[in-house]
Amino acid sequence: MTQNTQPPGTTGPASAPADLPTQYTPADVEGKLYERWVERGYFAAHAKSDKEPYTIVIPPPNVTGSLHLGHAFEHTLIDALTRRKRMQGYETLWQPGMDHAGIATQNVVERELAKEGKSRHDLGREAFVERVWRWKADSGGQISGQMRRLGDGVDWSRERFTMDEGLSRAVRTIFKRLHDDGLIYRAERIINWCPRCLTAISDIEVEYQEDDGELVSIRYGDGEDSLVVATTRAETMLGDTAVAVHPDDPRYAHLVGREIKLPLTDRTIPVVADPHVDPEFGTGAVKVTPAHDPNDFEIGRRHGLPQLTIMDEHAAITVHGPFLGLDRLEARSAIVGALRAEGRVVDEKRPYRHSVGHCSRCKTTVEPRLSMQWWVKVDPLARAAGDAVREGRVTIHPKDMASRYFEWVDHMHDWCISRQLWWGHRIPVWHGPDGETVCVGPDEEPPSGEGWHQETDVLDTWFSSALWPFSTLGWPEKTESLATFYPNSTLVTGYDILFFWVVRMMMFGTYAMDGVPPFRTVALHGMVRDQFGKKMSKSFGNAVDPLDWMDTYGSDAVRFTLARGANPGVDVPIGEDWVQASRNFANKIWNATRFALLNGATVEGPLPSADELSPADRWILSRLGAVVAEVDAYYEDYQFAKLSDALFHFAWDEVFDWYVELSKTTFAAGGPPADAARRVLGEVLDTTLRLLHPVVPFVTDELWTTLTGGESVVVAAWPTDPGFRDADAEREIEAVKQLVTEVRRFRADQGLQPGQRVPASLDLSGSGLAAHEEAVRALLRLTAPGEGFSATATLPVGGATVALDLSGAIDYEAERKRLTKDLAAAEKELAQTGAKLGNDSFVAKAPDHVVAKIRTRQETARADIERITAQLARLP
RNA sequence: GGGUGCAUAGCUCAGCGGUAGAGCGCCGCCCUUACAAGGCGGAUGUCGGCGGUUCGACCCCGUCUGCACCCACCA
Repeated sequence: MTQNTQPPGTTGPASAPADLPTQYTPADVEGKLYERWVERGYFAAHAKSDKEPYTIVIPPPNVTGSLHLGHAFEHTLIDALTRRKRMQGYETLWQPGMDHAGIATQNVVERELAKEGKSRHDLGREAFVERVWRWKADSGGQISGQMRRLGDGVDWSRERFTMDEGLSRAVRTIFKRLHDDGLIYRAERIINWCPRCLTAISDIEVEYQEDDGELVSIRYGDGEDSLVVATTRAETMLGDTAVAVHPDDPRYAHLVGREIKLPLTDRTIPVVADPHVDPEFGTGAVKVTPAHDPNDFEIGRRHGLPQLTIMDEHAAITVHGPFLGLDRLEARSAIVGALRAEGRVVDEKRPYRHSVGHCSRCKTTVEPRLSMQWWVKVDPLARAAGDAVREGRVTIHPKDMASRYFEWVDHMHDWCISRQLWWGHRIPVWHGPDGETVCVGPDEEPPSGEGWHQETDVLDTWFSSALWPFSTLGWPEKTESLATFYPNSTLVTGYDILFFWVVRMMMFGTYAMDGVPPFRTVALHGMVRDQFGKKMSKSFGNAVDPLDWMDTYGSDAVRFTLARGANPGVDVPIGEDWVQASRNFANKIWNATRFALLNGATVEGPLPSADELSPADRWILSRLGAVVAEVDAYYEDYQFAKLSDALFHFAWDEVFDWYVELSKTTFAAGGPPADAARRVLGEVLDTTLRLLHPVVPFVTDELWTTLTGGESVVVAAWPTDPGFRDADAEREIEAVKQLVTEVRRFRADQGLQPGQRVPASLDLSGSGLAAHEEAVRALLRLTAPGEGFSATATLPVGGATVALDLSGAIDYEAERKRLTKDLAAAEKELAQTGAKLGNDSFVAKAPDHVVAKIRTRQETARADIERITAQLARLP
């Protein structure tokens, strides 16, 4: 299922090596490349293709405002996944679009209006909505601009908006179906009301927060017929229609069934017995306000109590009298004052911390309010959504997030979907003159005539988002796109909207699409945080505009940093220093490729056969294959941090630091080995660039086209592991690395400058590294032992001996210290291993390879001690 | 009140039943002709506390402490 590699260009590398400057400047290539990708149609997804489809939909950003680092993060992950699949030969759709974001957007535009001193009511519904559309045109453009900068490989021809005609039709269609199936109903209940947004909001749009409140104790009734209730919301007492006590509470048994006087009013209210009351809490007596508290509402229902609404939509008191028109907070203190004046405040203002709900959009304290709203009956939908995961038809990554999913899906309350807003999908129900309602399907004519009007409420914004995986593909029409790209392959989104969005997509997708859930896999990512792990927020001042960093360091650097921090489901800290490090990495790749080009690295022709390859060639090819396999495995497990890190270290530590350095000697010598190395270097870079491309798309494309002459790495084949491994070569090069590192350490300890040439004789015969003498000399800056050479230091390393003429440069004191330290370490090692091996139960029970390993260590320690002792003895 | 997760190098985080790792930061030397956005070398941890299992625990179990987050109609 993979495409062929781009045929190598007939004209060779597109530009001469000398064309590459010594520093990578992202701005020079990013914009140019993105436009090229789009023009060439690389990101277009074709429904008629016979390739296997791979689909990811964008979690649609709100049209309000601009993308933040969290979006950049999410997009990086999605883009990496889709770019890889595209390279693997899948028909890949990365579906773009935006969400109308009901309340959020309406609020933003209302704020704009407020600056002009107007409210939406000054404009009227139609003009206001018109205004939002105009505003959306600007804001949406900004978001697509940011996505282009990020390099998002989306199919722009398929861009959708949740209020598009097509998607609105999808909304009306499913509404009608749910309605006719009895899964949408209208009911009067206590809902969460935002007195600032002037709309109902759903349970999950309420953010609970511990607030410092005050608990006031008030005496209700008089004399014998009195009791004390405690409340944090004294103002609601005007709406009390009962006092409740526990049925088994002896303190109040005599009062149950009696009427007592409600202070500040001329009403009396009954005392009722209800098991909901906790006799241990407060006084054991609760005031009951059915119209303003969800618990009280339930108590009221059980006892047939009247529901007395005492506040309007702004949460101001509507009861005639001294408190009329007061805001709920003003009313609270006014009423406590009045009660105090009557001597009814028994124990006042005990500080009390309790959790209070706030509107997630504007942070206003939510007011529970009795009102008529539209609801989705969630039971059957949620069960199906849960089963899809339980039965393994949908997999959640990381897997421990699944428990959160079930927790939610298995305990879901009916979903309040109506909003008293203007911006959104208007509910397709018409009210008749006699209070009758008709749900109107998308192809039906609404009833006309005297007294008929459409419902004024709009739908919760998540109602349309829940359809996103299929509405964007043309549903309810039976489009080819729908047939090809549904279900989506993967959903990539933050764990924070698991309930808002994922669950609802699961419910509606499974319902609308004949039981087929909307995606196969859900990959949940964490939230972006600052470099100290703190949540990013505008008010805290640590929020970062991704564009700033992209301007300074390039999009690749931002993307690589984000990918490198992406451990599944875990929050991602990101700091500017880290972006800098990624920028350095991009630059390093740039320069390594530049080196390769300057030295004639090539991708043309087949790889030389194994016997034509040097050990270094075989080593790096062996490692390359292993890395391809490793990266693939990490991708399958959404381990972006791991795969990025693996590539980073392979490229830098192995290819750049060692293979490139070793190849310098080979190139200098020339001949067939140099030709082989040129081909291998080309191969390694070609593959590495392709492996890196999904995460770091720009610099890799620029370099890959230059190196290979291919059309674009975007449409190049994803590397496959050729399965070439050479353990001998890996061991051999490891030995070279060890030798070089040890001698380098010695040199550094002697205070020799890194570049200082030192005459030396090498005896590599015992180490099997004789073939590497030239390379070792080059890496260690050793010159041939000339006239008057006299070894002043001799280092046995492995089976090799390096004799150096340091004449004068050596610091014997430092050397003595170093050797003494090494000796102590070796002696400690010997003691430790001796203790282990002397432990019979250890030797008996530990696996053989472990025992063998420790034996080896013991022998090494003995040899070290002998060697070091000898060296110490030789020192003057 | 339930639930989940986390405590590892100065910071942010990987890791794993067999003598601790990365990036950044830090120290020293170096503009060694791909790269100073670089090279080479180096230092650094009672792996949160206490118990237990095991030949062996950073890893498993229990417990304590601290910190996050999610859910919940306690006035």
